[in-house]
Amino acid sequence: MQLKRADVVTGALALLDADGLDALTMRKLGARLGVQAGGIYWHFRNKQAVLEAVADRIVGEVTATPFEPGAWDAQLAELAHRLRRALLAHRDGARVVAGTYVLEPNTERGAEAALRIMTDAGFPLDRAGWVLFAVTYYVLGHTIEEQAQRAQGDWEERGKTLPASELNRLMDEVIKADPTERFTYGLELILDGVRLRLEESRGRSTCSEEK
Amino acid sequence: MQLKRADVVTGALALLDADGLDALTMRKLGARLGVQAGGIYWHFRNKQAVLEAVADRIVGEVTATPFEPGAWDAQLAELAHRLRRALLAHRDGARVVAGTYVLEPNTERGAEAALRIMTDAGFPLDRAGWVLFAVTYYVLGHTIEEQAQRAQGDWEERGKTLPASELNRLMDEVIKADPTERFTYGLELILDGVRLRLEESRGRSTCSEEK
DNA sequence: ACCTGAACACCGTTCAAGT
DNA sequence: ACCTGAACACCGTTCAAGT
Repeated sequence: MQLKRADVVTGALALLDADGLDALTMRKLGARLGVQAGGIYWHFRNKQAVLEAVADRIVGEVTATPFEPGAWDAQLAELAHRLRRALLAHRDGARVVAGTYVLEPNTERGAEAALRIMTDAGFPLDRAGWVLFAVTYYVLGHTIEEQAQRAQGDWEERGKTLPASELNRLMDEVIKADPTERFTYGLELILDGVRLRLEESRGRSTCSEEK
Repeated sequence: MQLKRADVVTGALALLDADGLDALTMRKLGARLGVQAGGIYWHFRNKQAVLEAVADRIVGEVTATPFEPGAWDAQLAELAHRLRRALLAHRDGARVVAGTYVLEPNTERGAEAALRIMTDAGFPLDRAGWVLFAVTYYVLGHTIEEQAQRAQGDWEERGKTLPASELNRLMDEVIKADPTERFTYGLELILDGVRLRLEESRGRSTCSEEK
Protein backbone atom coordinates (compact mmCIF):
# COMPACT_ATOMS: atom_id res chain seq x y z
CA MET A 1 0.00 0.00 0.00
CA GLN A 2 1.37 3.29 -1.07
CA LEU A 3 1.78 6.23 1.21
CA LYS A 4 -0.64 9.08 0.60
CA ARG A 5 -0.58 12.64 1.91
CA ALA A 6 -3.60 11.87 4.11
CA ASP A 7 -1.73 8.95 5.72
CA VAL A 8 1.14 11.23 6.64
CA VAL A 9 -1.27 13.67 8.29
CA THR A 10 -3.02 10.88 10.20
CA GLY A 11 0.30 9.50 11.41
CA ALA A 12 1.54 12.93 12.45
CA LEU A 13 -1.67 13.58 14.39
CA ALA A 14 -1.35 10.24 16.18
CA LEU A 15 2.26 11.01 17.05
CA LEU A 16 1.21 14.45 18.26
CA ASP A 17 -1.45 13.00 20.57
CA ALA A 18 0.94 10.37 21.88
CA ASP A 19 4.09 12.40 22.51
CA GLY A 20 3.37 16.10 21.93
CA LEU A 21 4.64 18.66 19.44
CA ASP A 22 8.23 18.79 20.66
CA ALA A 23 8.66 15.04 20.13
CA LEU A 24 7.13 15.11 16.66
CA THR A 25 10.13 14.58 14.38
CA MET A 26 10.34 13.55 10.75
CA ARG A 27 12.33 10.48 11.75
CA LYS A 28 9.74 9.25 14.25
CA LEU A 29 6.97 10.04 11.81
CA GLY A 30 8.73 8.00 9.15
CA ALA A 31 9.15 5.09 11.55
CA ARG A 32 5.43 5.13 12.38
CA LEU A 33 4.58 5.15 8.68
CA GLY A 34 7.06 2.36 7.87
CA VAL A 35 9.16 4.68 5.77
CA GLN A 36 12.51 6.44 5.93
CA ALA A 37 12.36 10.06 7.08
CA GLY A 38 13.54 11.21 3.68
CA GLY A 39 10.65 9.48 1.98
CA ILE A 40 8.15 11.93 3.47
CA TYR A 41 9.77 14.69 1.43
CA TRP A 42 8.36 13.22 -1.71
CA HIS A 43 4.86 14.06 -0.40
CA PHE A 44 5.55 17.28 1.52
CA ARG A 45 7.92 20.15 0.83
CA ASN A 46 9.17 20.16 4.43
CA LYS A 47 8.16 19.63 8.06
CA GLN A 48 6.33 22.96 8.19
CA ALA A 49 4.09 21.82 5.33
CA VAL A 50 3.25 18.64 7.26
CA LEU A 51 2.32 20.70 10.32
CA GLU A 52 0.15 22.99 8.20
CA ALA A 53 -1.76 19.98 6.93
CA VAL A 54 -2.14 18.70 10.50
CA ALA A 55 -3.40 22.12 11.58
CA ASP A 56 -5.97 22.12 8.82
CA ARG A 57 -7.13 18.63 9.81
CA ILE A 58 -7.61 19.82 13.39
CA VAL A 59 -9.49 22.95 12.33
CA GLY A 60 -11.65 20.86 9.99
CA GLU A 61 -13.77 19.72 12.94
CA VAL A 62 -15.17 23.24 13.25
CA THR A 63 -17.10 23.02 10.00
CA ALA A 64 -17.70 19.27 10.10
CA THR A 65 -21.29 19.69 11.30
CA PRO A 66 -23.57 22.42 9.92
CA PHE A 67 -24.50 25.43 12.02
CA GLU A 68 -28.00 25.70 13.46
CA PRO A 69 -29.74 28.76 12.12
CA GLY A 70 -30.12 31.45 14.77
CA ALA A 71 -29.00 34.85 15.98
CA TRP A 72 -25.60 35.98 14.73
CA ASP A 73 -24.11 36.32 18.21
CA ALA A 74 -25.18 32.82 19.20
CA GLN A 75 -23.65 31.50 16.00
CA LEU A 76 -20.41 33.38 16.52
CA ALA A 77 -20.22 32.08 20.10
CA GLU A 78 -20.86 28.56 18.81
CA LEU A 79 -18.06 28.98 16.30
CA ALA A 80 -15.62 30.11 18.98
CA HIS A 81 -16.55 27.22 21.27
CA ARG A 82 -16.19 24.74 18.42
CA LEU A 83 -12.75 26.08 17.60
CA ARG A 84 -11.67 25.79 21.23
CA ARG A 85 -12.97 22.21 21.46
CA ALA A 86 -11.27 21.28 18.19
CA LEU A 87 -7.95 22.60 19.52
CA LEU A 88 -8.37 20.90 22.89
CA ALA A 89 -9.12 17.58 21.18
CA HIS A 90 -5.43 17.09 20.33
CA ARG A 91 -2.36 17.47 22.46
CA ASP A 92 -0.70 20.84 21.74
CA GLY A 93 -3.47 21.47 19.21
CA ALA A 94 -3.51 25.22 19.85
CA ARG A 95 0.26 25.56 19.47
CA VAL A 96 0.20 23.65 16.19
CA VAL A 97 -2.55 25.83 14.71
CA ALA A 98 -1.07 29.07 16.06
CA GLY A 99 2.36 28.19 14.71
CA THR A 100 1.16 27.66 11.16
CA TYR A 101 -0.27 30.48 9.13
CA VAL A 102 -2.98 28.32 7.66
CA LEU A 103 -4.30 28.89 4.18
CA GLU A 104 -5.58 25.36 3.81
CA PRO A 105 -9.08 24.45 2.62
CA ASN A 106 -10.75 23.69 5.96
CA THR A 107 -9.51 26.90 7.49
CA GLU A 108 -10.83 28.84 4.52
CA ARG A 109 -14.21 27.17 4.89
CA GLY A 110 -14.32 28.14 8.56
CA ALA A 111 -13.31 31.73 7.89
CA GLU A 112 -15.94 32.10 5.19
CA ALA A 113 -18.64 30.64 7.42
CA ALA A 114 -17.75 33.15 10.13
CA LEU A 115 -17.75 36.05 7.71
CA ARG A 116 -21.16 35.09 6.36
CA ILE A 117 -22.56 35.06 9.87
CA MET A 118 -21.33 38.62 10.43
CA THR A 119 -22.23 40.12 7.08
CA ASP A 120 -25.69 38.54 7.18
CA ALA A 121 -26.20 40.38 10.45
CA GLY A 122 -25.47 43.66 8.70
CA PHE A 123 -21.79 44.10 9.53
CA PRO A 124 -19.59 45.65 6.86
CA LEU A 125 -17.11 43.14 5.44
CA ASP A 126 -13.92 44.82 6.65
CA ARG A 127 -15.15 45.19 10.24
CA ALA A 128 -16.35 41.59 10.16
CA GLY A 129 -12.77 40.63 9.31
CA TRP A 130 -11.39 42.55 12.26
CA VAL A 131 -13.91 40.98 14.62
CA LEU A 132 -13.03 37.53 13.30
CA PHE A 133 -9.33 38.22 13.87
CA ALA A 134 -9.96 39.40 17.42
CA VAL A 135 -12.07 36.36 18.31
CA THR A 136 -9.58 33.96 16.72
CA TYR A 137 -6.64 35.46 18.61
CA TYR A 138 -8.54 35.22 21.85
CA VAL A 139 -9.46 31.57 21.32
CA LEU A 140 -5.93 30.61 20.30
CA GLY A 141 -4.31 32.45 23.19
CA HIS A 142 -6.68 31.07 25.79
CA THR A 143 -6.36 27.51 24.54
CA ILE A 144 -2.56 27.63 24.30
CA GLU A 145 -2.62 28.62 27.95
CA GLU A 146 -5.03 25.81 28.84
CA GLN A 147 -2.81 23.24 27.17
CA ALA A 148 0.38 24.50 28.80
CA GLN A 149 0.01 22.34 31.89
CA ARG A 150 3.34 23.73 32.96
CA ALA A 151 1.35 26.65 34.30
CA GLN A 152 -0.28 24.78 37.14
CA GLY A 153 2.80 22.92 38.35
CA ASP A 154 5.13 25.86 38.01
CA TRP A 155 2.84 28.17 39.84
CA GLU A 156 2.23 25.82 42.73
CA GLU A 157 5.96 25.39 43.11
CA ARG A 158 6.57 29.12 42.95
CA GLY A 159 3.69 29.93 45.29
CA LYS A 160 5.47 28.32 48.19
CA THR A 161 8.59 30.44 47.96
CA LEU A 162 6.82 33.72 47.21
CA PRO A 163 5.18 36.03 49.74
CA ALA A 164 1.39 35.77 49.80
CA SER A 165 0.78 38.68 47.43
CA GLU A 166 -2.44 39.74 45.83
CA LEU A 167 -1.19 38.37 42.54
CA ASN A 168 -0.44 35.09 44.21
CA ARG A 169 -3.94 34.70 45.57
CA LEU A 170 -5.42 35.68 42.25
CA MET A 171 -3.42 33.17 40.25
CA ASP A 172 -4.59 30.43 42.57
CA GLU A 173 -8.18 31.39 41.90
CA VAL A 174 -7.73 31.75 38.16
CA ILE A 175 -6.12 28.34 37.94
CA LYS A 176 -8.78 26.68 40.05
CA ALA A 177 -11.61 28.26 38.05
CA ASP A 178 -13.51 26.23 35.48
CA PRO A 179 -11.67 26.86 32.18
CA THR A 180 -14.84 26.79 30.09
CA GLU A 181 -16.44 29.40 32.32
CA ARG A 182 -13.34 31.59 32.13
CA PHE A 183 -13.25 31.17 28.34
CA THR A 184 -16.90 32.10 27.98
CA TYR A 185 -16.45 35.20 30.13
CA GLY A 186 -13.73 36.63 27.89
CA LEU A 187 -15.62 35.68 24.75
CA GLU A 188 -18.70 37.52 26.01
CA LEU A 189 -16.61 40.64 26.61
CA ILE A 190 -15.78 40.70 22.92
CA LEU A 191 -19.32 39.83 21.83
CA ASP A 192 -20.67 42.70 23.96
CA GLY A 193 -18.42 45.08 22.07
CA VAL A 194 -19.61 43.72 18.75
CA ARG A 195 -23.28 43.99 19.78
CA LEU A 196 -22.76 47.61 20.77
CA ARG A 197 -21.22 48.49 17.43
CA LEU A 198 -23.87 46.64 15.48
CA GLU A 199 -26.62 48.49 17.31
CA GLU A 200 -24.91 51.82 16.72
CA SER A 201 -24.52 51.14 13.02
CA ARG A 202 -28.25 50.39 12.90
CA GLY A 203 -28.87 53.88 14.20
CA ARG A 204 -30.30 52.80 17.52
CA SER A 205 -29.31 54.07 20.93
CA THR A 206 -27.32 51.80 23.19
CA CYS A 207 -30.43 51.69 25.41
CA SER A 208 -32.61 48.76 24.55
CA GLU A 209 -35.89 50.61 24.27
CA GLU A 210 -38.02 47.99 22.64
CA LYS A 211 -40.22 46.43 25.34
CA MET B 1 35.49 40.30 32.46
CA GLN B 2 33.24 37.61 33.73
CA LEU B 3 30.04 36.58 32.10
CA LYS B 4 26.91 37.56 34.02
CA ARG B 5 23.31 36.45 33.56
CA ALA B 6 22.42 39.92 32.28
CA ASP B 7 25.12 39.68 29.58
CA VAL B 8 23.66 36.43 28.33
CA VAL B 9 20.22 38.03 28.08
CA THR B 10 21.62 41.06 26.24
CA GLY B 11 23.50 38.84 23.81
CA ALA B 12 20.46 36.65 23.19
CA LEU B 13 18.30 39.71 22.53
CA ALA B 14 20.86 41.08 20.04
CA LEU B 15 20.98 37.72 18.29
CA LEU B 16 17.19 37.62 18.22
CA ASP B 17 16.97 41.05 16.61
CA ALA B 18 19.67 40.16 14.08
CA ASP B 19 18.61 36.70 12.96
CA GLY B 20 15.23 35.83 14.51
CA LEU B 21 14.09 33.19 16.98
CA ASP B 22 14.68 30.16 14.77
CA ALA B 23 18.34 31.07 14.33
CA LEU B 24 18.90 31.69 18.04
CA THR B 25 21.00 28.70 19.11
CA MET B 26 23.11 28.13 22.18
CA ARG B 27 26.17 27.70 19.99
CA LYS B 28 25.72 31.03 18.20
CA LEU B 29 24.92 32.71 21.48
CA GLY B 30 28.11 31.34 22.98
CA ALA B 31 30.13 32.55 20.00
CA ARG B 32 28.71 36.07 20.39
CA LEU B 33 29.57 36.04 24.08
CA GLY B 34 33.07 34.69 23.47
CA VAL B 35 32.27 31.47 25.29
CA GLN B 36 31.65 27.83 24.48
CA ALA B 37 27.99 26.84 24.23
CA GLY B 38 28.35 24.62 27.28
CA GLY B 39 29.55 27.53 29.36
CA ILE B 40 26.13 29.15 29.26
CA TYR B 41 24.75 26.24 31.24
CA TRP B 42 26.64 27.38 34.28
CA HIS B 43 24.41 30.50 34.32
CA PHE B 44 21.13 29.07 33.01
CA ARG B 45 19.49 25.72 33.53
CA ASN B 46 18.74 25.35 29.81
CA LYS B 47 17.80 27.22 26.64
CA GLN B 48 14.20 27.64 27.80
CA ALA B 49 15.42 29.48 30.89
CA VAL B 50 17.44 31.85 28.68
CA LEU B 51 14.36 32.56 26.59
CA GLU B 52 12.30 33.20 29.71
CA ALA B 53 14.81 35.79 30.84
CA VAL B 54 14.74 37.36 27.37
CA ALA B 55 10.93 37.45 27.49
CA ASP B 56 11.02 39.18 30.84
CA ARG B 57 13.51 41.76 29.53
CA ILE B 58 11.17 42.49 26.61
CA VAL B 59 8.12 42.77 28.86
CA GLY B 60 10.04 45.02 31.24
CA GLU B 61 9.53 47.98 28.92
CA VAL B 62 5.84 47.96 29.82
CA THR B 63 6.46 49.10 33.40
CA ALA B 64 9.62 51.07 32.67
CA THR B 65 7.78 54.41 32.78
CA PRO B 66 5.05 55.13 35.33
CA PHE B 67 1.40 55.28 34.32
CA GLU B 68 -0.35 58.62 34.12
CA PRO B 69 -3.24 58.75 36.55
CA GLY B 70 -6.59 58.64 34.80
CA ALA B 71 -9.69 56.61 34.06
CA TRP B 72 -9.29 52.87 34.39
CA ASP B 73 -10.23 52.15 30.79
CA ALA B 74 -7.69 54.64 29.46
CA GLN B 75 -5.05 53.08 31.68
CA LEU B 76 -5.91 49.55 30.58
CA ALA B 77 -5.77 50.64 26.94
CA GLU B 78 -2.41 52.28 27.58
CA LEU B 79 -1.15 49.06 29.13
CA ALA B 80 -2.26 47.01 26.12
CA HIS B 81 -0.65 49.44 23.68
CA ARG B 82 2.57 49.42 25.68
CA LEU B 83 2.67 45.65 25.65
CA ARG B 84 2.14 45.57 21.89
CA ARG B 85 4.90 48.13 21.32
CA ALA B 86 7.27 46.26 23.63
CA LEU B 87 6.69 43.05 21.65
CA LEU B 88 7.03 44.80 18.28
CA ALA B 89 10.32 46.36 19.39
CA HIS B 90 12.17 43.06 18.93
CA ARG B 91 12.09 40.59 16.08
CA ASP B 92 9.79 37.66 16.96
CA GLY B 93 9.15 39.37 20.31
CA ALA B 94 5.56 38.13 20.53
CA ARG B 95 6.53 34.53 19.79
CA VAL B 96 9.24 34.61 22.44
CA VAL B 97 6.90 35.93 25.12
CA ALA B 98 4.00 33.67 24.09
CA GLY B 99 6.26 30.63 24.10
CA THR B 100 7.48 31.14 27.65
CA TYR B 101 5.14 30.94 30.56
CA VAL B 102 6.71 33.87 32.31
CA LEU B 103 6.87 34.09 36.07
CA GLU B 104 9.78 36.51 36.06
CA PRO B 105 9.90 39.74 38.06
CA ASN B 106 9.04 42.26 35.31
CA THR B 107 6.04 40.25 34.19
CA GLU B 108 4.82 40.07 37.76
CA ARG B 109 5.16 43.83 38.11
CA GLY B 110 3.13 44.34 34.94
CA ALA B 111 0.42 41.95 36.03
CA GLU B 112 0.12 43.58 39.42
CA ALA B 113 -0.07 47.05 37.85
CA ALA B 114 -2.91 45.89 35.63
CA LEU B 115 -4.77 44.26 38.49
CA ARG B 116 -4.52 47.40 40.59
CA ILE B 117 -6.02 49.43 37.76
CA MET B 118 -9.01 47.11 37.62
CA THR B 119 -9.60 46.62 41.32
CA ASP B 120 -9.27 50.37 41.97
CA ALA B 121 -12.09 50.82 39.47
CA GLY B 122 -14.27 48.54 41.60
CA PHE B 123 -13.81 45.27 39.77
CA PRO B 124 -13.73 42.12 41.92
CA LEU B 125 -10.27 40.53 41.90
CA ASP B 126 -11.18 37.29 40.16
CA ARG B 127 -13.01 39.02 37.30
CA ALA B 128 -10.10 41.45 36.99
CA GLY B 129 -7.88 38.41 36.45
CA TRP B 130 -10.11 37.06 33.70
CA VAL B 131 -10.18 40.43 31.96
CA LEU B 132 -6.40 40.65 32.17
CA PHE B 133 -6.07 37.19 30.65
CA ALA B 134 -8.42 38.06 27.79
CA VAL B 135 -6.59 41.31 26.99
CA THR B 136 -3.19 39.63 27.17
CA TYR B 137 -4.23 36.82 24.84
CA TYR B 138 -5.60 39.32 22.37
CA VAL B 139 -2.42 41.41 22.35
CA LEU B 140 -0.16 38.38 22.01
CA GLY B 141 -2.23 36.83 19.21
CA HIS B 142 -2.51 40.05 17.27
CA THR B 143 1.18 40.83 17.55
CA ILE B 144 2.31 37.32 16.62
CA GLU B 145 0.28 37.77 13.47
CA GLU B 146 1.79 41.19 12.79
CA GLN B 147 5.30 39.81 13.11
CA ALA B 148 4.63 36.83 10.86
CA GLN B 149 5.48 38.63 7.65
CA ARG B 150 4.93 35.33 5.92
CA ALA B 151 1.27 36.32 5.94
CA GLN B 152 1.59 39.06 3.40
CA GLY B 153 3.82 37.24 0.94
CA ASP B 154 1.99 33.95 1.18
CA TRP B 155 -1.36 35.53 0.68
CA GLU B 156 -0.34 37.57 -2.32
CA GLU B 157 1.08 34.44 -3.90
CA ARG B 158 -2.06 32.47 -3.17
CA GLY B 159 -4.40 35.23 -4.27
CA LYS B 160 -3.31 34.85 -7.86
CA THR B 161 -4.21 31.19 -8.14
CA LEU B 162 -7.46 31.42 -6.20
CA PRO B 163 -10.83 32.55 -7.55
CA ALA B 164 -11.74 36.09 -6.51
CA SER B 165 -13.82 35.07 -3.52
CA GLU B 166 -15.26 37.24 -0.78
CA LEU B 167 -12.59 35.92 1.59
CA ASN B 168 -9.93 36.84 -0.90
CA ARG B 169 -11.06 40.43 -1.17
CA LEU B 170 -11.37 40.69 2.59
CA MET B 171 -7.89 39.41 3.29
CA ASP B 172 -6.50 42.00 0.92
CA GLU B 173 -8.25 44.73 2.85
CA VAL B 174 -7.28 43.40 6.25
CA ILE B 175 -3.64 43.18 5.23
CA LYS B 176 -3.61 46.65 3.74
CA ALA B 177 -5.28 48.19 6.82
CA ASP B 178 -3.22 50.11 9.36
CA PRO B 179 -2.21 47.49 11.98
CA THR B 180 -2.47 49.93 14.87
CA GLU B 181 -6.00 50.87 13.87
CA ARG B 182 -6.95 47.21 13.55
CA PHE B 183 -5.38 46.47 16.92
CA THR B 184 -7.22 49.34 18.59
CA TYR B 185 -10.54 48.23 17.12
CA GLY B 186 -10.32 44.75 18.67
CA LEU B 187 -9.07 46.14 21.95
CA GLU B 188 -12.05 48.49 22.14
CA LEU B 189 -14.41 45.55 21.60
CA ILE B 190 -13.07 43.99 24.78
CA LEU B 191 -13.03 47.27 26.71
CA ASP B 192 -16.66 47.87 25.76
CA GLY B 193 -17.56 44.55 27.32
CA VAL B 194 -15.66 45.41 30.48
CA ARG B 195 -17.34 48.83 30.73
CA LEU B 196 -20.75 47.22 30.43
CA ARG B 197 -20.03 44.77 33.23
CA LEU B 198 -18.57 47.44 35.45
CA GLU B 199 -21.64 49.62 35.02
CA GLU B 200 -23.93 46.70 35.74
CA SER B 201 -22.04 45.82 38.89
CA ARG B 202 -22.45 49.42 40.02
CA GLY B 203 -26.20 48.96 39.73
CA ARG B 204 -26.67 51.38 36.90
CA SER B 205 -28.55 50.79 33.70
CA THR B 206 -26.56 50.43 30.50
CA CYS B 207 -28.07 53.79 29.51
CA SER B 208 -25.85 56.66 30.53
CA GLU B 209 -28.40 58.78 32.36
CA GLU B 210 -26.10 61.20 34.13
CA LYS B 211 -25.65 64.67 32.57
C1' DA C 1 6.51 7.38 -9.44
C1' DC C 2 7.93 6.44 -5.03
C1' DC C 3 11.19 5.28 -1.66
C1' DT C 4 16.08 3.76 0.40
C1' DG C 5 20.57 4.68 2.29
C1' DA C 6 23.67 7.49 3.43
C1' DA C 7 25.43 11.62 4.05
C1' DC C 8 25.66 16.91 5.39
C1' DA C 9 25.42 20.39 8.49
C1' DC C 10 23.70 21.24 12.19
C1' DC C 11 21.25 21.00 17.16
C1' DG C 12 20.73 21.01 23.00
C1' DT C 13 22.87 19.14 26.78
C1' DT C 14 26.33 16.86 29.83
C1' DC C 15 30.52 16.49 32.14
C1' DA C 16 35.29 15.43 33.12
C1' DA C 17 38.98 18.30 33.23
C1' DG C 18 41.31 22.55 33.43
C1' DT C 19 42.28 27.34 35.69
C1' DA D 1 33.70 29.62 40.79
C1' DC D 2 33.65 29.65 36.04
C1' DC D 3 34.63 27.85 31.68
C1' DT D 4 36.86 24.47 27.94
C1' DG D 5 36.83 20.47 24.99
C1' DA D 6 34.88 16.87 23.59
C1' DA D 7 31.52 13.84 23.35
C1' DC D 8 26.42 11.92 23.15
C1' DA D 9 22.24 11.49 21.10
C1' DC D 10 19.81 13.49 18.38
C1' DC D 11 17.76 16.84 14.47
C1' DG D 12 15.79 18.56 9.24
C1' DT D 13 16.95 18.13 4.65
C1' DT D 14 19.13 16.53 0.27
C1' DC D 15 20.04 13.39 -3.23
C1' DA D 16 22.15 9.70 -5.84
C1' DA D 17 20.66 5.30 -6.47
C1' DG D 18 17.47 1.63 -6.47
C1' DT D 19 12.76 -0.60 -7.83
